[in-house]
Amino acid sequence: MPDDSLSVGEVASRSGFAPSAVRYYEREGLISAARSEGGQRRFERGVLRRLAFISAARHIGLSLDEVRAALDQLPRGRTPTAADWNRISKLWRARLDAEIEALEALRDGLESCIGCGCLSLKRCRISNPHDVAAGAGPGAVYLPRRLRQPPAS
Amino acid sequence: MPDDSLSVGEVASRSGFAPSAVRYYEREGLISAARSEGGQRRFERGVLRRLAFISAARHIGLSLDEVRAALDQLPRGRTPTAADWNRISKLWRARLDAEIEALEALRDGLESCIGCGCLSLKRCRISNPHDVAAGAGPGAVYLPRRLRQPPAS
DNA sequence: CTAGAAGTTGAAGTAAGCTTTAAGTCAAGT
DNA sequence: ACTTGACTTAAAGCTTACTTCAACTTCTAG
Repeated sequence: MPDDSLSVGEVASRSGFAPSAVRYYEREGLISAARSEGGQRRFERGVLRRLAFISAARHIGLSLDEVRAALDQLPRGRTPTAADWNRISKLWRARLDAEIEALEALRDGLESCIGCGCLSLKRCRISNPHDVAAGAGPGAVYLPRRLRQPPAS
Repeated sequence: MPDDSLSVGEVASRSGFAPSAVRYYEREGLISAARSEGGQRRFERGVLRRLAFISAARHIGLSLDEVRAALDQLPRGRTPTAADWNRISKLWRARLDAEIEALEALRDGLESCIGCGCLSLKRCRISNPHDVAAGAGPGAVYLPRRLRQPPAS
């Protein structure tokens, strides 16, 4: 009698996350689940929307801690509406803008580096981005590893 | 009698890397060092340029494996010229462009998501970027964790 | 010569975000 | 009832890029 609750496997295949990830998110308190008599997880359908949000946030680059904080902004008690979700995800736009700006600054700095042939420890804005950060940039321009594009060089 | 060779501490403070990082890079084969009679590292000055390159590449987001591959493109035997360094770092521009494009696609997708109030697992381009990737994007739009900006939400 | 700063090593620790493994339990179809 | 697939747990493992530790040695200034 599969009522309206979902097993971890169903949630996994519908959300696109691996079952182990779904369990991990539950352990981490990002989602919650009831239990069957036998102790197996029973998820409400709402968890799928929550997972969609998590997926989106991860794609945008939020850490799980940040995702947790964002989810905590949701209304306690009532089921979140589309407006609730949107209010939260709107904040991401500024973040993306900042990231794009940082990358563009880096690219432009690279152009000038290539032009001047430096790569000097003291002068190069790329190898030495403290100067950039100290200048007019939006915080430190230090980008972490990105998706494995086929190594360009 | 400090000839023209540098100790690990000197290299560290001049390059901006921690001494432990410099040793790590040597272990990983990104840089090399001669040894004193007593077994201490003696770096040539050229290592500073190499470290500047490594620093720049890391700032742009290359993994150490990619940096190693890039360094392997340098001429064997002779000391690399500014042109050598520039030839290699020019390739980074395409990478940065691709990353910027991916972020912009993500931002625009987010706009439409906010507009339509979806965040649906099936329809949302953000929570489900496979569709984007399958469409016209430059590879998977799946961005890793970024520099800790103060959590926007 | 000697103190003390700086260097050496291998091994273990850190962080995030999961995955894998092992050993065992539950659920469902026949 | 039985078989099979899905599920359970805690604990360990993975990856990257380093840092930290402990115990010891070397270098250099005075």
